[in-house]
Amino acid sequence: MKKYSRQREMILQSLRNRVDHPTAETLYEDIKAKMPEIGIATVYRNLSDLCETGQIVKIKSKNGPDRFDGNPEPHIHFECDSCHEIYDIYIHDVQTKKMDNEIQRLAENIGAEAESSNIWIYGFCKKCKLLKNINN
Amino acid sequence: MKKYSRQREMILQSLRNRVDHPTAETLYEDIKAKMPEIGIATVYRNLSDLCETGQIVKIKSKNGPDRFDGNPEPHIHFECDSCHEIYDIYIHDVQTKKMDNEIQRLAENIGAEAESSNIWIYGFCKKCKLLKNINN
DNA sequence: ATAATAATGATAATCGTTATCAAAACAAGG
DNA sequence: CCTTGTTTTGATAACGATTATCATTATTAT
Repeated sequence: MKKYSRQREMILQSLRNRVDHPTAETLYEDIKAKMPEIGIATVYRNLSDLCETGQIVKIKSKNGPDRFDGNPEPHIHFECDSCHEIYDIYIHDVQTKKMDNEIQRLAENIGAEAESSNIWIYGFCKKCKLLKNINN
Repeated sequence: MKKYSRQREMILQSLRNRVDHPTAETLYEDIKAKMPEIGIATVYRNLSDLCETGQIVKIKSKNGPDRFDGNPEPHIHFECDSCHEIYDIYIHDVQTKKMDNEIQRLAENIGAEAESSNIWIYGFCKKCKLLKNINN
């Protein structure tokens, strides 16, 4: 039976209080400021647990260590090809429903049943797009 | 200047001759049958090179080691939540164009410029869907 | 408070991948 | 088809990220 732990709560809150998508290591360094006795294994262990219960989401970046997202609501991730920053893109309920139908139809192409989906967009973020235009 | 190598050619062909999405290790074991002297480092090195030149694609599965796809043409990946097999879903040019427009519009929501995208669908594949229905 | 059990933190172990480097393979010119 | 310069190879060490181990500590139910 699952027990409460100060550490798990702290990890969840720390992740929820951020808008970015930190690695386990970043989160660990962050939390150590308030809870110096915490161990890196505890961070990894709880991040896994929180993923399994659907409270957070693990995201696999193109390269480098895994990142974590404190927002389990479905949304789209954008990764900048230049600075590698990850941004969230939110879509309206109507658009989400339309998208889900499309996804379901695609899965049916191979006789499968879609349960969830994951969309990544790559390109140049606002900042890097501007920089690119200035330098050319 | 890039030089030809028997090994790189073999790796590319071995990957292209498969319909699945093997790991570097699987591909290595496979190739060793025909080319016993090949080393695992050569496989990793050439898979990276082939990705950089766009001849193949590296795909990051939800868990486990990276997988490789010998088909660089844009298509959608489906991963079964039950057996974890990965399937390809191909879409028509018309649909692709429509999708690209949608992707571009989404990127614009955060002032970004989309260059490429990557769609994953999760759920139950044809086989596992049938099994599930039989057992219930 | 007690007892049962789950979670922790330190750290060893593992896994996937990359770096190193001497030897072998390739490409171009004579 | 030798020679020379350059790239690639294969063996293996090194690395970074993550997971396993396990004695100790925290949490929960009674």
